[in-house]
Amino acid sequence: MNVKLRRKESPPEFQDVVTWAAWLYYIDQMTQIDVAKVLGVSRASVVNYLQEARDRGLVSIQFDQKSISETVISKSLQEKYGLTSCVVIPKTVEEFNLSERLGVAAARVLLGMLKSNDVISVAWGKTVLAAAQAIPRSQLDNLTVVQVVGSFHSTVEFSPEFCTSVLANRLNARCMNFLAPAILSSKHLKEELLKEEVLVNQFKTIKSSRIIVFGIGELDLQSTVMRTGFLKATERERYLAKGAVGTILGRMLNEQGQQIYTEMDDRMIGVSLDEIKNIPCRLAMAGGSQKVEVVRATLKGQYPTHFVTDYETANALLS
Amino acid sequence: MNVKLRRKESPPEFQDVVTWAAWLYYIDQMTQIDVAKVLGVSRASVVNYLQEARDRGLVSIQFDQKSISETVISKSLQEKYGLTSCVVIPKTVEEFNLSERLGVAAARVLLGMLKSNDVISVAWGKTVLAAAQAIPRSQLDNLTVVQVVGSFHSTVEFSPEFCTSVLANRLNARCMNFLAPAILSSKHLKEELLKEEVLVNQFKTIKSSRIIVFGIGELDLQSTVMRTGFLKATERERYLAKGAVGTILGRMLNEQGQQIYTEMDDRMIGVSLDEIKNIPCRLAMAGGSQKVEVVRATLKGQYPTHFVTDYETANALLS
DNA sequence: CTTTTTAATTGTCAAATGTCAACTAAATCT
DNA sequence: AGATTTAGTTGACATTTGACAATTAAAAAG
Repeated sequence: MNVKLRRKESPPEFQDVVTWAAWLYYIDQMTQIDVAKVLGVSRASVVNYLQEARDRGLVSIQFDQKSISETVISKSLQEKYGLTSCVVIPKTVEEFNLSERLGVAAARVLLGMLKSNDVISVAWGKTVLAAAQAIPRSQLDNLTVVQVVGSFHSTVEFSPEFCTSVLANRLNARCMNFLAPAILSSKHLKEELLKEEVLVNQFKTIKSSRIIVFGIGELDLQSTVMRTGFLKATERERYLAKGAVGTILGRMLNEQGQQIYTEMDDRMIGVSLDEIKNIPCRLAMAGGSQKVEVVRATLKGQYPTHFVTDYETANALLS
Repeated sequence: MNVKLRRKESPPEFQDVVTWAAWLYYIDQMTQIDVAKVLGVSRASVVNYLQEARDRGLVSIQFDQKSISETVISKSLQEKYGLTSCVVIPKTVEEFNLSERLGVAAARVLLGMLKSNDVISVAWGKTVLAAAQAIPRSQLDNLTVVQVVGSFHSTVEFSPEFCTSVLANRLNARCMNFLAPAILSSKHLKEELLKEEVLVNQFKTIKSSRIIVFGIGELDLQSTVMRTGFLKATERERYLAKGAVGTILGRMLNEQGQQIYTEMDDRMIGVSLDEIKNIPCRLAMAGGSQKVEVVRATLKGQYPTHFVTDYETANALLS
């Protein structure tokens, strides 16, 4: 009787089987039936092995960056807003989880621009988290991921710390979390805190980063900034009264993409929008009809150099 | 009535459709049916678009180099013969065209070690040609491919010139063909020819290359060297008498992997086996029961630093 | 303007694939 | 040692996919 060995007993041999299954299937283009025959297991097991191979990143699909950023609509956006690169993902049948899809696309763009020794500033948001989670494990070394917006308590599943940590983890990067709340109770306290060495360092690192990654938020009552409690209703009114149409990196901007200040900004720890323009590669991602206005403002403000959106938003931006 | 545009009329839009189909299918993991719905075409067309996307290299499958060169058997071979890297492709049901399979594997190994500005020396053979043909188009620049074994007339579909040209073409590399026959009628003529500047240059380039790619040939009557007429029956006898077990780079070697000389070597234009050892990366590929002896000799002679073979040959080499 | 040629698209069907619940055997517990 | 848990494997079924011949429409020729 052929006694099957269990995985735990035979890690190296099992690795081999998974590797071979993947090779025979993906490289030699054999059918799963033939692979099963060769390896002497059932076809269903081959399915499992292949799944494992994909999960472990043994095989992965490469998508040509050039093609996806050279569709007619991408090029139109690039031209209209002076972007270095723009990826427009195609529309789907239903809402098919837009954030996640944008995240996947952004992850690929990010991976394409990463180099060893890079310092990457990361903001937060649903799409930013999706991007972080979609980053394939890579073998670049000496990467640093820096949290660019201060922390705050929230009930939602994503927070600045979490976005940063997930990305750092997936990239095998050093992780510099922001050791301070985003918003304080007084201008005085903020100024005191800013003198702390950890924060001085944090800002130094942020300013030295080669890449910054951020989402774009609207100011609707159901928007992320409102639901997370980052922005209070009264603060929101105050910004709206001054013409704010949305937010990036915790800062507010008007239709023209200029930063708008209220008293709240005096108590907020973080970079100003002008400061990030010194970072060479600025990757923004956003989509959805409710964001069109603020996305347009963001692009007008020339904050991103690289931009990821979906077909429908792109169309709205062009009309 | 929705009038369909034909491809020729709409190159950019058509490109977009192919790109989108590929993105929706491979990245968003939608089914072909859903992709068809979104794009408003039949599913059969989606199949065609995806085919085109693969052909154009828009999507490609990445296989983790590390995993495939870290199977138990690969590591055994690496250790036994002091190889830098060794890829052992799994066995299949039937003969499934071993040369082609080895070629595909070797192409991946080669691609993994290529860098911009590289100079690559290329020998010839069925497997070498298969490797050349399996190289995916890449965006490295300033590559040079040099033919390392002289030319000769043959009826088979592969020749040194052809192997070199195909590889150069696929890599978008400069191609330096060998402007002389491999074997001349007299030692005198060979020596005269060697003084020609084109040949001096050729050898200079070969010696400066960072990578050399070659197959390993046996000396059976049905072997490549015999069938192509590279080696005549009488010459073969002469080499066999001196203990030759096979050939690499047009030169003969004995069981210990030492080069064997006959009068024919005096008339042959080409590098000696000692000379290639100065090339840092030496990629050999071979498999099949009839080659075990000469492969063992080649490995003993430490000619390759990187080696690609199949499971059954690997097993024979280890026993 | 009609016919012919050429190229892309589509419908159909067999083959390949993913899913999942049932099953088996090793590991752990009692 | 026997019972229980856990992890991997398998068979059966529904869905998805690839192949190819038939079809359609544009382009070229007459």
